[in-house]
Amino acid sequence: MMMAPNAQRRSEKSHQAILAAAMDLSAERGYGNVTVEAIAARAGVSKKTIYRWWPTKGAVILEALGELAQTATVFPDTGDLVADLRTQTAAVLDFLASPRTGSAYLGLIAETQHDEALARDLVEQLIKPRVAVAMDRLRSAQRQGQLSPEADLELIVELLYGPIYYRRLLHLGPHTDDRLHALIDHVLSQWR
Amino acid sequence: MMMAPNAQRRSEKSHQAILAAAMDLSAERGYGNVTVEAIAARAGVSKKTIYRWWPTKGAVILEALGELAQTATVFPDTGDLVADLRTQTAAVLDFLASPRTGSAYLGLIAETQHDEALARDLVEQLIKPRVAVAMDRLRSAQRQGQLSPEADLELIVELLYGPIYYRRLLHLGPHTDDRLHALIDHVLSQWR
Amino acid sequence: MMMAPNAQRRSEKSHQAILAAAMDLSAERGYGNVTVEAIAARAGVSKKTIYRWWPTKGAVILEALGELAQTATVFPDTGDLVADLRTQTAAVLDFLASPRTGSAYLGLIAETQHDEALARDLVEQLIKPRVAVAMDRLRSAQRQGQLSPEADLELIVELLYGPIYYRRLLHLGPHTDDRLHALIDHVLSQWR
Amino acid sequence: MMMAPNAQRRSEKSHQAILAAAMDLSAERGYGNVTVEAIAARAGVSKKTIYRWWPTKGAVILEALGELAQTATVFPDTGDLVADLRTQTAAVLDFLASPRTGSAYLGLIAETQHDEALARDLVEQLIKPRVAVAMDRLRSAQRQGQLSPEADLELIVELLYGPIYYRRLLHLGPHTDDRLHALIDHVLSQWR
DNA sequence: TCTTAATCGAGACGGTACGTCAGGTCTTCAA
DNA sequence: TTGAAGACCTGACGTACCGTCTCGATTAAGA
Repeated sequence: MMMAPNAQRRSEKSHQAILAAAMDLSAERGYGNVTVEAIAARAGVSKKTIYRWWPTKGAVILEALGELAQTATVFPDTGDLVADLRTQTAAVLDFLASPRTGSAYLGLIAETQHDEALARDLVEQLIKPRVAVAMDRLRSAQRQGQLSPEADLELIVELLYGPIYYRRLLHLGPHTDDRLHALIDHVLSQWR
Repeated sequence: MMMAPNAQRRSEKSHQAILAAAMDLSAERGYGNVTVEAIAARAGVSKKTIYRWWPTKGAVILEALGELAQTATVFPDTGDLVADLRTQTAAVLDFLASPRTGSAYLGLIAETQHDEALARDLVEQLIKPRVAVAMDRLRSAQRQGQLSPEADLELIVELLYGPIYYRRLLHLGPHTDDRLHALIDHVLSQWR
Repeated sequence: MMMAPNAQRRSEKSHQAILAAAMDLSAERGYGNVTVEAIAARAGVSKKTIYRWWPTKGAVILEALGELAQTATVFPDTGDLVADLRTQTAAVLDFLASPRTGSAYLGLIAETQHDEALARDLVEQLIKPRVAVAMDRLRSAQRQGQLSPEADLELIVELLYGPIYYRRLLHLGPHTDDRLHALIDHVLSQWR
Repeated sequence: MMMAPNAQRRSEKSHQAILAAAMDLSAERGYGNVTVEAIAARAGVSKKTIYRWWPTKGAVILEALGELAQTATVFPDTGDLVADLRTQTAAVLDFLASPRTGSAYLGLIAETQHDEALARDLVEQLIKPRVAVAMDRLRSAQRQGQLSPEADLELIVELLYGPIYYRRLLHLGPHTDDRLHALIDHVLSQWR
């Protein structure tokens, strides 16, 4: 069996240092004020090493966020749909509100507005997997009879997450727990 | 009574040329690739003249968008709430999808994620007035009995516009008319 | 009469600061270790300002050297050709040996070996004028009968300066006064 | 008695490929635009292999030139000093004018202006041996009575080669045969 | 003939400097 | 007093090479 003839492999130490530096800087000064130059300096790495593995600073942040998002926004399945939705939307809210992840994530979304390649990667790597998980949970609820078989699952997802992003992006302040519960109740009302 | 005889006041010609150039460039290359330098060149104006009247390129775009948004997203009041919501949300969708306004608007929102002053201006000048108009229309529908007095108007606004922004920002494609109608129906269902 | 409509003019202060910084750095670390970046930093000037007015660091050094060379290697005319040649060749020797000018000049000549444009400028601005002055002095000596009318003036110039450059470039050590005088005597011997 | 285990394992194939690549690239793009990176790529060799055997690219070129110079500028001894000088100086002229060797040699001399170690090697390996050969030939001419015993041989060497280098370095064009003959005649005139 | 250690290709790495671009400030001159 | 022109300092961009450094893979002794 053929192996790549190989040579020196990617330095895992540098790799992690870069992701950490990117998130740190993003938390400190906000995504828009992060530069590749600063990430390199903070990570003790040369700019070339960053450009060797990522095309733009956005791609670095995307990878760093990917790791964090996975653990930060797991979708529980306790059997109680409403409770699980409350847990999960609250986690999303925290993720968006946290100075560490929120600024980076929003900045990243901003960047995708004028970087098609980054947009594609964001959707494929971050958005779609998470939407799929949510759809799975809703489908499971349908099977358990907590949700009508006619429920428009896609619409439910939009109705749940749309308002959360909306308030955050337009600087309207995050939902309180009460508002979040009201939101969930209303969205599910028709199909419970 | 004497007026100061001298004093060329602000040149309205330059003012308009700058706003037009800003929107043109934004349409052509996307908000993120627009520079004050390019706006100045396109408008036949010196950079100084731009910086004299606006603090950042975002502020220029904000003013330019303000004019367009006002005319592009009027909220009709025909007496039929559902029809009016369909008209208006479709207009918002168009505004967000149009290459001329959508890219500029999204880019602007992006910029506000790391520019507090701009965020404030965006909210005060663009968002709040439009939200207020929507609330007014809903209140009027309440008075006419098309909407229950217990309806949570703020929640309705979030549920209507949140998903529209959400799909646009996360590159999930715009709503079709059908989906839009389904969205409106679902949002109003409880309180009709 | 039309003047250029103009705008802010070139800053003479920056201009001189750049030339001085270039010569200082060249003296300190040798031509080859001078960078545009360092010149800019030393002169308290942006790189852009250097690139606005000169194409390469070589061009900066050339201009700086031009000023110095003019005053450092004047060709006297006391009426005594041999005495004048001794004075002038000694001055050239000093110019080539001085840490301030020699390193820069030699480095510049080096650079012209792979920069045609710079080579042209060097020849036109530095070499030819100085050769012309030497030829003038020799012609004047011919008129005064100190040199035969058949003397090959061009050859004399080559024979005088060639060896001086040769020893310097090939690191063979500078001429002593005695060797310099022997050189001059031999070169003139045939046509005195 | 122990011998150093050493084991001469240097790859002669790589060695020659590097020297050839260095000269080729120097001919193609000029010494100053040659990089170790490019030599390695052209020679199909890793950079490490070059740095293992030479300290700088100048050292590579020096070795490559050394081989060529030896064969290209032999000093004949036909018994006729003037004829031999004409032959040899013409060969030197060709060596300096050839795109293959001239650019590399001049670039190398240039480099020695800010690399002392390289300067030492250049003088020891290239210059001095060749000067010694010339001195030998002149001494032989003295013994045969073609040159006065008082002749200043060192001065003669400087006077012959100085002008050739001088014209080449300062981009004044090479000597024609006539000028070269005139140069030789004049240099020898006093001591024939 | 089989180790075994130097050398090889490949190329990642931390760096320095490159030459360019845009930002935002400042100066000059014309209207 | 504005405005157009554009020079200026700043700082980041993305690239090219530098010289150092691991990696297996190759190879030519000497045991």
